[in-house]
Amino acid sequence: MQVQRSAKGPGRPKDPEKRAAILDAAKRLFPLRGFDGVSMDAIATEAGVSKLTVYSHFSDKDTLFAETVKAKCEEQLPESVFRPEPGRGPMREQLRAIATGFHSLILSSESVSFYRMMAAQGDSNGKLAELFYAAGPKRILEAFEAFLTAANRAGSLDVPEPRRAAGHFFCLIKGEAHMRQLIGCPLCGADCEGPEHIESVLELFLRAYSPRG
Amino acid sequence: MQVQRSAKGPGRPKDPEKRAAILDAAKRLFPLRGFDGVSMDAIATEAGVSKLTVYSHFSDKDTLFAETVKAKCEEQLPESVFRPEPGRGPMREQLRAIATGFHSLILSSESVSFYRMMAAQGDSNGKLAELFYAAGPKRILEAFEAFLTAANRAGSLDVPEPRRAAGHFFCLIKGEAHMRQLIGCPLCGADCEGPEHIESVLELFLRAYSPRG
DNA sequence: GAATTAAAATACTGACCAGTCCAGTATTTT
DNA sequence: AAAATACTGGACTGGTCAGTATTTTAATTC
Repeated sequence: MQVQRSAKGPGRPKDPEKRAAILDAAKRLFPLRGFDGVSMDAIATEAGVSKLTVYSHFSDKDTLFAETVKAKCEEQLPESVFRPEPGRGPMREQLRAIATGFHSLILSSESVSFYRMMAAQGDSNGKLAELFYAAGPKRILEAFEAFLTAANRAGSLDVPEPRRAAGHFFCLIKGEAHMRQLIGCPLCGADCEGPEHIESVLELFLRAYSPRG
Repeated sequence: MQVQRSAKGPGRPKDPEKRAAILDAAKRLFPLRGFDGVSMDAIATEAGVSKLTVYSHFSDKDTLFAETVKAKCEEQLPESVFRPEPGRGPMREQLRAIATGFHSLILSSESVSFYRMMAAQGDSNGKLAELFYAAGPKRILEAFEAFLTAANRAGSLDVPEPRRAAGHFFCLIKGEAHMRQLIGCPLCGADCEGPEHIESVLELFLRAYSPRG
């Protein structure tokens, strides 16, 4: 139980680069094959490190998995997906920019793999799931909620419940495509997804939330 | 390779009840713990059958899994979720009935477990995923599309693209809750889900697709 | 009754894996 | 220099699991 070794003390200090390499390997492998699909040996090999070193940095597999999820969550979202600045250009343009950004983010193979991994773990880790939700979806939602609130105040939209409307918007953008990717069902082509989908969502959203006049 | 033994022939015939018992056990266990989380021994025990009997009915684990998914898909949807009969009562009422039915269906623990299992298998089984999609979501979507088309013709709604609108509707009803359940993130309570959510979706949907007058 | 096949019970094979142990080497502090 | 710790490589333990083999018993057809 070396509680805190990083500070000081006799003997050779743990190499933080090794830790990073292990975490990197785990971040690569876990989403790819899931918790059960990745052995500690595989992670050690991928990290270019002996298995015992893995165990010296992370007490067991569950801990490593939890740390991996945490790390992934922390590095998530460069914060720059969009900024709540209503007033720049017409509302439809702004919403389109947000929508396309979110759409490509959520359908990226990296994101899909991660969601898949979390789903596979399922109910066994409520804490981790909450952490992920707070670091990912929740942050985006809150940012967009702020955007909607501002737009509402500016009179460019009529959104009585911004939080709810934000949820609706992102659910619409995700559409069927996200779930299909999750379960490995090939998309039906450009028909049900892509630009037309986004345009359709924008139309729906604006019809519902444009100021009545 | 007993291609077709059911017909006739010497020897003791396979007991179809055993097969059913095995399939039942698999239908219970696979969604609960996922493909990797269930051993063939566990299925045999749950079915009250020896492991070899399992192998005599299903050549290997993948086959059993595939048959399980198929069976689950076939018994899905009592077809009675809703009927496309616009004209009975106000549109909002009809939509509410459809929405609440779908909402409780999609958030049932059984449905969530099944989705989770499919997601966990991920990309390894495109065929199965397609099967599931065709048997589940697609059927509901098409039924609702028919409903919308009829409503559109009757003038009670203005829906230029019924298929797309149907997709939007169900995505909205699913909302964030479904994904949260999938990854095991506890819901935030009656706030973000439940009746208010449905009412909000109805409001949004009707605002967008009510005939402009 | 004889041949044939299903099913049970049990044991086995081969592989994989989490986690540990060990012997030797490298690196750091005292 | 000595003590302490990290790291490596490999071997090992204890366990699980998919799939196979054997033997025995039961059901069904000819």
